[in-house]
Amino acid sequence: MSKQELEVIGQGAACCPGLAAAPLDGERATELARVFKALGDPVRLRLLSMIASREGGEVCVCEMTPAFELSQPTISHHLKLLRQAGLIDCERRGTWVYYWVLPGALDRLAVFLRTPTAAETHA
Amino acid sequence: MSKQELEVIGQGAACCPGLAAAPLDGERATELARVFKALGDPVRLRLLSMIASREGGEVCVCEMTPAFELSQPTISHHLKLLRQAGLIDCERRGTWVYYWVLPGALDRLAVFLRTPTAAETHA
DNA sequence: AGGTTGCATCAACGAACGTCAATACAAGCC
DNA sequence: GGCTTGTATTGACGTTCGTTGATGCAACCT
Repeated sequence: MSKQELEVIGQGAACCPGLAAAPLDGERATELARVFKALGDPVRLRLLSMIASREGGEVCVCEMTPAFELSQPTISHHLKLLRQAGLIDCERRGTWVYYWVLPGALDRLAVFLRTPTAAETHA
Repeated sequence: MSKQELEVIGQGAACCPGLAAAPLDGERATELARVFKALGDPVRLRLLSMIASREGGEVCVCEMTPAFELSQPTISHHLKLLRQAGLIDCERRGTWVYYWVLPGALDRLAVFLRTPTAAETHA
């Protein structure tokens, strides 16, 4: 149930050149675009925020579905896209399925977007 | 030529709660999704990176168009979307048009994505 | 076993997106 | 003025996306 993430954002600390460091090559741009595209929908952003802001870090699908005026398959579909983008993961526990934010995923994206400071530029 | 940006990301420092601070409301999610959607295309990511990484901060369209195997209208269209998302702006100088990254736009997005540290959580 | 509940997948639809050729506009040059 | 070059806009096309009802599967409960 949790085997198709992208692992796209890079896992180390110094591995991610950053948007403003050098022009992106096509391959890396394609990978990153897939992640940003997953964030490019209001429903998915709200789902992600709902999970990320939750005390404990986990949210049951049974809580997310009624929070939107959308059908249950639609919510399930959006959660799948977020998972394929490598942003969240899930686990079934008895009857219910719980989702959480993959640690580091959002922070790596943030680092990628951050414009280098003057100090870093001279490094 | 530069009047239709979104000004969506918020302009202050303490104004942006952040993804993980509290569940996003629908309105703010819609605004932010528009920005992330602009980043959700490989061509636009490369254009943005090309501009952001350029010494001097400005790039002429005449340099961007031949960098892709795409028609000139397509590049123009992508630049328009980035501009409407509030990420870049442009100015005509004689025959040529120059684009630059709007200062702070990317950093505000990065701040929005960053997961609060343990210290910040207790604040 | 049969029934019920929670969630995922399928198939189909309209809407939005990425792309291009054609065209329009703006500025420089003859 | 007309011609040429750089960029934006228009209109059209195929593809992808967001959504749904119907269906399938997994786990609990009698």
